[in-house]
Amino acid sequence: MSIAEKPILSMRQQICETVRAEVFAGQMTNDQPVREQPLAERFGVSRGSVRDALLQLSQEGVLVYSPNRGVRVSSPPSDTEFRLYAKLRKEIEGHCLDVCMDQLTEEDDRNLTNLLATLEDSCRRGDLSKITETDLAMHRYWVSRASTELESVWLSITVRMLIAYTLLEDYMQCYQEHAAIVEAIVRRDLKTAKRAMNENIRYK
Amino acid sequence: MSIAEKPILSMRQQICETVRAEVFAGQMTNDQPVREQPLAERFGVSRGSVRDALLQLSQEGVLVYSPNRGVRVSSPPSDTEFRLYAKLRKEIEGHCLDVCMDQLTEEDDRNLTNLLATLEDSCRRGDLSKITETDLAMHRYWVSRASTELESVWLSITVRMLIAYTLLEDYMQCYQEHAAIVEAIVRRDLKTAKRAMNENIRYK
DNA sequence: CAACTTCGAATTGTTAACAATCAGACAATA
DNA sequence: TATTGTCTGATTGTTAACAATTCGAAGTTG
Repeated sequence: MSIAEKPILSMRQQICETVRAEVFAGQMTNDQPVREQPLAERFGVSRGSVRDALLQLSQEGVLVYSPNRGVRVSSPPSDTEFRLYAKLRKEIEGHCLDVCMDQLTEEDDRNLTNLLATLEDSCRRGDLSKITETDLAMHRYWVSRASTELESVWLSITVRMLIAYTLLEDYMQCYQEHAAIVEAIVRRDLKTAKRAMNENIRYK
Repeated sequence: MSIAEKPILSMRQQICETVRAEVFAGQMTNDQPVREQPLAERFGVSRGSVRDALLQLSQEGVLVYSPNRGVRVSSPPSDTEFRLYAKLRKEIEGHCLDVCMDQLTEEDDRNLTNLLATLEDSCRRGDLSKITETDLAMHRYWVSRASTELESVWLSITVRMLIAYTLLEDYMQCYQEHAAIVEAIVRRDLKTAKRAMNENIRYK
């Protein structure tokens, strides 16, 4: 994404992105409360903005909220729920590929290729939190290109799956799978792209 | 639900429920902004609580939020998105019936039967906003019994479908369909309940 | 007359102080 | 000992004032 069109994220969005990434990086253990005051000091803002962000992350499913008791990191879903989420994700992402495939530009191709390069690097280094972040960003890319409405639904499903992201057995396989998706997208080969995407979103 | 266990809704939840119902009742036209101050005065609270509620409704998909410009009622989804939402809803509600069928109590049966009676009355009177409200409450019932996590995902999908709820062709058919679902549930007949539910969640 | 600039009212964004609530420690009691 | 009640510090919930931003209505200029 070029600098000129980089959107200026609101304070709330910044906090959301940061905290969400840290949850996926495992830097926040579940069942341990996430306090407002420390986060406010860290970001140099007041509790109000932090509250907004934590509320949004609760709606997303990254955190769970208890009245008068604050928020904590969500627990992983059960196996049956995980499988349901995987199924829903496949249908949403398949729909999004249908919609956006024809309207992708060469810049989109470049952005996806760059994300793929970042993913490859992260996989080689074995940087799990960066892998998760980039994986999320790639899938999010074609979803957001199709529909911002769907993006919100998709995110709330996907974050619940990622809470369960403990360990990959094979980093390079993760890269290979995404390479196959991106390659098919760049060729505008819808059928192959969808098949590759379906294989990547696996049951546990 | 007995009085003893009726949960005391937080201010935010109260505002959410009320505004959401009014959006579905068509009392708020889309593309017209929803202002914070009037709502705050109406509920007798400060803007902060209203902000929280509007933010939550934006996450849900009932409202759309623009930075520095407030929120407005969402626009109906496209036909293809509507069909996708319907598909996702069927899978979620089917899963929820699977999960909760065995653990429903006689009190649940009574609650569902009461909701059905309310729906019948609303359909006879042709009170569209009440029909929508009760319809939502019934489906929500078995979803919430299965999983509060899924309830949140389900709601964000379902509200987007209901934004498109303009007119039913036949009120009593709506009642009949729900009667079939509840009857099967009370008999703990999973297969019939799921089939009836699938028929009720129709494409446009 | 069309395009641009400036200004101000309306609205949202942010903050800090205050109120309400909760969890845990500790003491009193049967 | 197990239970209950009470206190206290920590945390969230709410509020009202202030800051920043938007948008439209004027006015200005070519």
